[in-house]
Amino acid sequence: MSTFQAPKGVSEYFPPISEQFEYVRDQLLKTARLAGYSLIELPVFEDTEVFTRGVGESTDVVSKEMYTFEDRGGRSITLRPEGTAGVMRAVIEHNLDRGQLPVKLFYTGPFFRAERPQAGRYRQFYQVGIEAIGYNDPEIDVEVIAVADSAFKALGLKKYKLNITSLGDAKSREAHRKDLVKFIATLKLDESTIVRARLNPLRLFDDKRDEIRSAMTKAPLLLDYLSPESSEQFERVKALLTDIGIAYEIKPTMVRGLDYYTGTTFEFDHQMLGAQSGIGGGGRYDGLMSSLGGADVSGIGFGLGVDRILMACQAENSLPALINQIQLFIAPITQAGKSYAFKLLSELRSSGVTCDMAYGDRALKGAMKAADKSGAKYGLVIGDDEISSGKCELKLMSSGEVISSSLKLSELINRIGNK
RNA sequence: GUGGGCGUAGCUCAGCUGGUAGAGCACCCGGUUGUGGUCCGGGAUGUCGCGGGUUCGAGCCCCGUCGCUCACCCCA
Repeated sequence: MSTFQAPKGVSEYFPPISEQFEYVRDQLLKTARLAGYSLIELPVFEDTEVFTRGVGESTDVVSKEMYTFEDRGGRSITLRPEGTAGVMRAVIEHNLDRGQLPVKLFYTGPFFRAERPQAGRYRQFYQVGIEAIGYNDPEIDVEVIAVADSAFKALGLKKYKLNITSLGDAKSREAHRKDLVKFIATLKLDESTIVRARLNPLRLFDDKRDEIRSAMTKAPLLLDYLSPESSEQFERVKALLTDIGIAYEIKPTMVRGLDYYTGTTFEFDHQMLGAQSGIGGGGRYDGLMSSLGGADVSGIGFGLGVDRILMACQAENSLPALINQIQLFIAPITQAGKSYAFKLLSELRSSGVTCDMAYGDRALKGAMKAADKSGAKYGLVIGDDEISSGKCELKLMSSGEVISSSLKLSELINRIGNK
């Protein structure tokens, strides 16, 4: 008999790690809500053109990493490889940018890229992202960065770094690109690198080979080509970051994989991760809306990798030991005890107490063992004695101490409900 | 798409120069007619990834294949 395996390269979470995953994702969402962002829930697939036009044909993501297929109506559909293009599609479609600006949205869910998997890189992975649409304002740039940074801090992360740069406006980039292409033409490069450079000359700044790295140290930097407006914007962003105590490093050679980025651009890197160390990144995308057929409205946002952030938390051992702890676990004896316990659980749960019991026909020892394994705070035995007296012994599982030796069952909810 | 490493019990792995499988953890039962974690005793579990070849004999050697993994590339 053959069995099944999950498709290649997907991340799956089940207990106990799924508890950590949920905790990490919720922490990220909470931080976004704290800054006034609201949920936008979107499909995981879109018209392929949303991405080819939004993200850019020349990017690796679009040219070779998309899950694209034809649906039954002959439409070309693509599983979303990133979040921003879809959000912009929805903003345009539903005229969300017609009201008061900025529009501040957050999203979460799975994303898909058909890459070769490796540590921290999956074909289905999870992101939490936010988008602030409507103004090109340094304060908003910094707010977005700060949301990511405080989410990381809330998760107890320490060993990460923020890299920022500015890609300037279209004029700045054009002038720089011209000179950069000229410079690259003077280098001796192999075929595939030349192809890469033609698609996006900035890519060479990210090459890991020593000879190319050292050659590129003499290359012209985009930061030196910023227009006065772009330059001023970037200066204010840096000043504001300093004001609110966020450390950063300027990385003039930073390259992002999506074509829509303009102006302020940033990445968070974790030091204990491995080759795929980026835990989040984003930037301004001032031409994206109009290129998707919307108004000429600017925006900025980020995408955070939930899978990688979870790995970072594990590496730093920063997560609480007990997540979603069960309050009470009941070990029943005899069928009567079992029935009684079952009914009691129903009442406790109605009052918001997280609780569980031992099922099956286990001996008391086995039932207590189950209580232990559940990680519950309190343990309780229910048998004939408890039923006839209406009283029980409430036990603190961590120490074994009996908290109350004859607690009325009717008072159980009051006793542990708010503790 | 290109490289490297690895596939043995649920998990982590051992298995010598080829002689038809083992440990630890986890799980279940008992020692304690109704109180877990420690300790002691007992128990179940494997087509040794799959297919072929060499051999009297293959977990081990050879070929193929599938899968996993790490890295390049790229990125969350």
